[in-house]
Amino acid sequence: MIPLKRSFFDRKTDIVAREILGKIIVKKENNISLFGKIVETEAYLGEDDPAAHAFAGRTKRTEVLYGLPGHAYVFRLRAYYCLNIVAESENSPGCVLIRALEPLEGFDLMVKRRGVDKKDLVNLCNGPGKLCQAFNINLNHYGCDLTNSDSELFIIENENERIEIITTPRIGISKATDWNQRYIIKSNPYISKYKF
DNA sequence: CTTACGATTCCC
DNA sequence: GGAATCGTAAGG
Repeated sequence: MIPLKRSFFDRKTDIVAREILGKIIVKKENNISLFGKIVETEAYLGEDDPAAHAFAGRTKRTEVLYGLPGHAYVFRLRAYYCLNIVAESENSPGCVLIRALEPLEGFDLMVKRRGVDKKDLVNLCNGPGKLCQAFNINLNHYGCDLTNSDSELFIIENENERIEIITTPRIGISKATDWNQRYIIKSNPYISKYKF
């Protein structure tokens, strides 16, 4: 399992948000690992993006956004957590929100943590808060290096898969609602919800 | 210290 | 439609 290189994330945020679709998130647990394919993302473009946390500038919470790309930016939202990946070079605080995963391995643990029916696989990771609950991602993973296979959390390549990508406005925000910075894999049943 | 506020989810 | 829920940031 070779993780994606840091150079993959050292590009424009919207490019990273698009290119990371189809890649696989790995979460190492005590005895097993959880796997999930990234099927939906959103790009938050930095200090000039009214909807981005970095719009308010550098704070303790957004500090990691200003560091090297390829690290995890996790934040608390209401009763849940959200996972982002830092993009662009140092001092350029763009990030990609992971909004949905297609569960690949570790179903039992995900079902248990989410408290859903055993057959309801669609509802395990089809939302930014849901996937963090299923994968048990929290503030302990703030700053985690996702390009290092020794990390508890990292991202690997997914060979030879042809995917079609759709862009839509971002979801659940009140500013810059007309920016098409949401990226989803067309016809994938594990995305959160359509909104055009 | 106090207050306001969410890149959400679930239930009515 | 409305509530749960808690870390963060800003202001006194």
